[in-house]
Amino acid sequence: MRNINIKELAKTLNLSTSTVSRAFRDNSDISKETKDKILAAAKELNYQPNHYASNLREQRSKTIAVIVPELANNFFSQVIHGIEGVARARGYHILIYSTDDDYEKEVSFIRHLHNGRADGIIMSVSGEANDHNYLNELNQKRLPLVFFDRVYEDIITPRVITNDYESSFSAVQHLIKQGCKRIACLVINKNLSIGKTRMQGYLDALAKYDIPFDDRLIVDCTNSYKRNNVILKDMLKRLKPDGVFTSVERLAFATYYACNDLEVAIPEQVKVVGFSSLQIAPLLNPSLTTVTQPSTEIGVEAASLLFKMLEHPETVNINEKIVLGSKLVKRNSTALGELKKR
Amino acid sequence: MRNINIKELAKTLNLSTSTVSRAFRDNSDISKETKDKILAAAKELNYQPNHYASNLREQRSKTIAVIVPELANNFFSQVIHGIEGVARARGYHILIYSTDDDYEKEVSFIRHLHNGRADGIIMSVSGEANDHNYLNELNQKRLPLVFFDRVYEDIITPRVITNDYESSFSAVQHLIKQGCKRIACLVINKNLSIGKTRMQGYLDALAKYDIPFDDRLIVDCTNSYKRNNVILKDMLKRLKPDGVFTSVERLAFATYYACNDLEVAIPEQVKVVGFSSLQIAPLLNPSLTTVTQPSTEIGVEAASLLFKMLEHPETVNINEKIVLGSKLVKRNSTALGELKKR
DNA sequence: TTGTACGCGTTATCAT
DNA sequence: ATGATAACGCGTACAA
Repeated sequence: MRNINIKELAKTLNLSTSTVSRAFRDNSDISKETKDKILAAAKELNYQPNHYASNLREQRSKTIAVIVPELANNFFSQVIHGIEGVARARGYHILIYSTDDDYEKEVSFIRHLHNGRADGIIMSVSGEANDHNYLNELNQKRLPLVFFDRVYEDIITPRVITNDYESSFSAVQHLIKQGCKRIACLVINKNLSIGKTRMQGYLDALAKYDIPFDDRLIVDCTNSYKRNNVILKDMLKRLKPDGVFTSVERLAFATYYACNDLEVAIPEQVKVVGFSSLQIAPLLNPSLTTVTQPSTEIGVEAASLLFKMLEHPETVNINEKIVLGSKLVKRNSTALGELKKR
Repeated sequence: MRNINIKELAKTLNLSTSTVSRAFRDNSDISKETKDKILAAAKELNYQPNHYASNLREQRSKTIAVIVPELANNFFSQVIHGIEGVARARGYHILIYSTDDDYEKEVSFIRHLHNGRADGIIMSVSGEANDHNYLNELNQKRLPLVFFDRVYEDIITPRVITNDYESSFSAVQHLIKQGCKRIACLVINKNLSIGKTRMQGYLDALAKYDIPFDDRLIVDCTNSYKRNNVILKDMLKRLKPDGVFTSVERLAFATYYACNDLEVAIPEQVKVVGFSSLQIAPLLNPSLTTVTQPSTEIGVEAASLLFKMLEHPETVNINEKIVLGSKLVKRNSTALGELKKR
């Protein structure tokens, strides 16, 4: 049941625990000979230094926590993949937390991470928060934190985001150039910065082309597939948009389903463009025009930034903001007139 | 920088550390009055028992490790989501490891988890392993392990799988009933049990309908999109199958891309069915006929099984095998003749 | 009901 | 180069 510990290993070898311990640390004074002997015996007996004892002693866990709004989502799993690569290379472990966009959970996770379990946190915030000042407490205690993608504007900590404003602007501009005049903008949460930024790009693109703004065309959606389906079908019937811009992937899918239900043809009757990390967007019917974020790279950057904070805190500007570029990939969901053959 | 510890909190309250400690444990003798006082002060001062000290003391980590072949994959992220829910409810934390189908990494992860970092492991194995006897050592040391989906047949430990044989059988049978006579079977690794089982279903379905077996139609694919594209295009040209059965999701997508490249029409010229957890399979062009595994439920079952092993080891049969049912969902990629309108 | 004291397994300091 | 020992922060047996 119990693993062997350093004492037993030391006794077996007729050495002191300190010597054995040294064999596992890189910088210590120890003869190559004894070190080899110790490591061999350790392997033989399957000894590994107990992680909790080491951490207690060293006051750090070599573990980082990643908090995301949802797990079963291409974007977030790709980001996590990026984080994983960087962390693994440094021998760090990753704890995963999913908030399901629940603010209570977010607060609770953060609070509980302050017991030494993690050395730092990478987080994309939940959508519901109103008062996120609890994060400032966290900052005082200096548990390093990096935001990515969905951030709280009023919390000062490094962040990795994409050029959302420019991306939405050019996505909507693309719709306009394809002839759309009544463009709906679907968001999940108008109050979250990411919703606001993407919405602003939409508004400014309309303005630039002198397209009158109809605030009913800004549609606040939910995380429930069912409710979105009702909301969108209603919107499509009542407002008859000829273009739809979705600020998150899920809403593009919801739009497809709603259009199918109503037998509205994409792109002939409605053109659709959406933020999406779906790798098989070309295989959709019709293939989906996307704003594609560099998701894995976001993870890599966020993790690198966090490790910089952990290893050389003095070199990190607490206001650091890394902005990566998304790509607008034009496909058939925004094609002109007749449906082009793929 | 440092958090407050139990000693300081005790001093602040003019109490002993044991009394403070007791306030955080449920079963100990302590007056409600002092307990409340302590908890209030703890909240005030933001005290939390140090996780590593507790774990060192109690010899358990309240943490489970989840090892998967890849993260950016619908199936696995949905399973993790299922695990997460169960673990969270019990106050457990989750460490995530992605092997990228690399056997070395798998062994290394497992080995390193034996230092107390985790109380148990849930794993879907990598595809490359030949000698996985290293897991038996693990079993001797009794770190509880649950397999899901991709398992090693020769390692005795509880597992959660789906009825793969029946599913592939009926998927292939479906192709046959739709008129296919030359059905390709795409697998990633013939040696991995999951590949074998799914292949067996394929073979037996052919046999049942007296369809001659051509072993060139069993195609061993890779994890590289590019190489698969070459392999599949070559196969489509040379062998001219009229049906394709893919044992993993990625190969269904690869088949779509290859057919697009060659302008082979699905389903008119080739019908496609594949294992897939993609929630938007209906939106593909054409919509994809899938064998859909109950991914979240797999996670829930696997986690529940692991917790049973942790909490009541004596009640668990080490040979336990939970088999969940997948669903064959027929869509247009296997439709008859003319392409049906959706 | 509360306090004292020890040990969980390590690593760092100091001595040899 | 190696060994003895204290300390990391907590939980519990035992004493009061």
